[in-house]
Amino acid sequence: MGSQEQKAQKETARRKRPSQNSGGKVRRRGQKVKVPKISEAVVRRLPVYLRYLNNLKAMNVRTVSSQQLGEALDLNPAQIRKDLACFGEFGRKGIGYEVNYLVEKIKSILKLDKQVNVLLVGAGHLGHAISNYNAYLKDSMRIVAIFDADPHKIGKKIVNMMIQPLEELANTVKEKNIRIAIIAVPADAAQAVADRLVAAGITGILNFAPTNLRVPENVRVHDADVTMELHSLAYYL
Amino acid sequence: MGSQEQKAQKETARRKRPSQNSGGKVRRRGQKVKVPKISEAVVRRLPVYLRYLNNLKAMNVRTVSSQQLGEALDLNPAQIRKDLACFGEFGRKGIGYEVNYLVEKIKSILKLDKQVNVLLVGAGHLGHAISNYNAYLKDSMRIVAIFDADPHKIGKKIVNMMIQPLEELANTVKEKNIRIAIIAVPADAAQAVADRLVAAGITGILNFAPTNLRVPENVRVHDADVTMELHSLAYYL
DNA sequence: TAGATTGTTAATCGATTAACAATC
DNA sequence: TAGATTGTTAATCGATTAACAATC
Repeated sequence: MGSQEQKAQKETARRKRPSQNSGGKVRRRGQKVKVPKISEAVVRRLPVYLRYLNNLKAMNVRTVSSQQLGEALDLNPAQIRKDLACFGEFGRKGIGYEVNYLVEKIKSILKLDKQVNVLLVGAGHLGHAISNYNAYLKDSMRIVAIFDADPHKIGKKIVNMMIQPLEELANTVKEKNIRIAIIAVPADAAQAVADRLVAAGITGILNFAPTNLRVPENVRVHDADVTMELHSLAYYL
Repeated sequence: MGSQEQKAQKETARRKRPSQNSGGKVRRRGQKVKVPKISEAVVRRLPVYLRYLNNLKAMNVRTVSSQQLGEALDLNPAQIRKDLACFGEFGRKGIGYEVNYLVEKIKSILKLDKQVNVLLVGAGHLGHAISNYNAYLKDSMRIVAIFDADPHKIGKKIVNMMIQPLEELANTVKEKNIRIAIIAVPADAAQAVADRLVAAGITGILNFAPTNLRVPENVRVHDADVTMELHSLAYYL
C-alpha cells in the first residue's frame, strides 16, 4: 500500500496540469482552476465498475486489468482506462489496477466514503422493496427515513424505521442532513412531493413515478420508470 | 383524419428512399433494403414522448409543435423532429403534430399496437409493486404471469394472478407468447433466473437485481438497479 | 530482459444542434 | 398573403476507440 500513497500525491499534482480533457477553465480568487467536465456517461459507469470490483474484492482478487474488466462488463478497455484517468492515475503500467485501492478511490469519487443519508417517500409495496436495498447499499449509503401521506400508515414500522407524516419532512431533512430522496408514490402525487423535497433542500431525486418532474436546475432527477423501460424494451422485439 | 391516411402512404414510399440516416444498406434477395439504424438514445426518448402525448390527449389537446414538446420535456425541438423523422413524416409544416395520430404512430413503432405480454419473476415486495404497474401500462402491455422459487408462495394470488413455480415457466412462455420478462429476485438468484428465461425464449429482460447478467447477444437486458442509480446521484452532491 | 498494461494522444464515429428551404 | 413549423442538410460538439510511448 506504500507505493499507492506515493501515487496519491502524484495524482494531486496531476490534477492541476491541463489535460486533453475538454473541461473549461474557471478563474477563482485569481487562480486558474481546472474544472474537469466529467460526462454523465462516465458517472453512470463508475457504479458499474464499483459493483464488479466489490465482487472481485469479495473473491480476494488482488489486481485487475482494464482488459479483464472490459471482458466482464462488455466495455472497451480503453474506455475504462480513460474513465478512470479522469480522476487520477490509479493503475500501474504492466500490472493493472489494485482492486482494494480502486474500490476506495471510486467510492471517494462518488462521495461514498462517508455515509450518505437518503429518505424515501411512499410506503407502499415499492417503498417496502426499496427499504430492503439498505442491505445492498452497505455502509456507503443508507435510507434513514420513510414518509407517507396516508394517516393509517403513520407510526407503523418498516425495517426499523417509523413511517412519518410529510409534515415532518423538512425537519428530518435538516436533522439528519439528508440530500438525496427517493419518490415512490403514485404519478399524480409525485410533483407535489418533489416540490416539498426541493423546498426542504434535497438536491438529488430518484423518481419511480411515471411522470416528468419539474424541478429547479440545481436539483438532479434520475428516473427509474418501469413503464418507460418496458416500452423501450418492446421496440427491440 | 383523411389527410393523415395519405401521409401514411407517403411514409411507406419514403422509407425506401435512401436518406441522410447513417444506417447501412443490406442486400436481401437481390434488393437493396434500407436498414435504418436507430440509435438507443432515440429509442429511449420515444416512451418519453409517448407518455407526454398521452397526457395531452387526456387533456384533449389537438396538435402540438416540436417547440412545445421541447419546452415540456427539456429537449431540443430539432432533436424531437429528427427523432420522429427516423420513422416517417408525422407532422404538418406550419401546424405541428396531431396528438392522437402521433400517439398511434409511436405506439406502433414501439410495437405496442398489439398487447405485449410480460412475465415477472419474484413475488416479494418489489414483485408486488411491479404488478401494480399494469394500471399504468394500460392496454399496450400486460404482466400476465408471476413466478417465484419459494414453495410457500406458490398458489397465492397477486392482482388476479396465481404465483407459479419456476418449473412452469417454459410452458407459460409458450402458451401466452411471452417475449419480455422482469427479474425481481435477489442478486444471487438473478443469473440462474436469466438463464432459465433465455432458455424459454425470452428476448427482453428488465433486471432489477444489482448484478451483471450474462446473456446471449440476441437478448436485450435493461438494468433498473436502484443501488446504481443512487450511487451515481451521490456524485452530483 | 521481455511481456504486459497503463495513461494519453490522435482518429473515428455518432449524436446533437443550427439553419433554412419547403409548405401548411 | 404572412406567420409558423416541419423535414433535412450542414455544422458542431462530444464520446468512443485505436494506437503507442512510457514503464512496471
